[in-house]
Amino acid sequence: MTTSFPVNRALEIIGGKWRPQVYCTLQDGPLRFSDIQRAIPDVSRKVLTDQLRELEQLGMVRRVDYSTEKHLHVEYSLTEDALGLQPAMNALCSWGECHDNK
Amino acid sequence: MTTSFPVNRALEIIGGKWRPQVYCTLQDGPLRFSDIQRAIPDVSRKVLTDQLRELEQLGMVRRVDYSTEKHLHVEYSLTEDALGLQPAMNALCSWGECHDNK
DNA sequence: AAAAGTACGCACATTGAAGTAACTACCCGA
DNA sequence: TCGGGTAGTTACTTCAATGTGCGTACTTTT
Repeated sequence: MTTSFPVNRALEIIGGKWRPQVYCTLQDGPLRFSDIQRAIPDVSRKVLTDQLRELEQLGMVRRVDYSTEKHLHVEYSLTEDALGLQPAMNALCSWGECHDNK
Repeated sequence: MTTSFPVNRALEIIGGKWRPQVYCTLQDGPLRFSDIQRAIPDVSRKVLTDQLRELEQLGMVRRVDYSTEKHLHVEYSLTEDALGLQPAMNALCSWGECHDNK
């Protein structure tokens, strides 16, 4: 269905309104759901969970549940596959920084 | 409105369903409208013109009209700003190629 | 004379991503 | 017991992106 442009596979991951932020936020290491929310204040819980689930499905995000009987505790991190996108992300970022004007 | 993630500026350009294809198609040099259509068969005329207009507004695409009294002739090409995205695009492409599986 | 190519514009319909608001269920500290 | 923290789910709505189908105007080819 999607044409054979390989770039589309990458844009499935970092495309969309919130995924780049989610990606950047998780680049620094595993975080809890509420930490991600604090880092991206404008995203709603529902949309954030949706995005995390989809990224998990795509094999880009790992969800680990450390909950005990006492406490809820879930951590999200990027997979190795996802970390492979870092050079591309950095290239996009530096382009964006160079085009700060306007 | 959009947060200060510089990556978002780049994704404004190459985000969306058709923009990466348009970008890749124009990377090889200026093309006519109908050439772009042939390169991206599934895009409708309307959507393609919309995308080209928007990319022009964003300063990423240059539209040059070579029409004479006799012939319609319009060519589209990437601007220098847009060509600055090539390293990022290549990084995205090579990631996509490595993740061919599935 | 008719078909097909070039490059669109316009009105409308559809779809999917995102947003809103409420609810669950458990725990902790004051 | 009241407010706040953890991590969600469910139902519904909205809106921007995309798609469909038509018309325009002018050309060359058959």
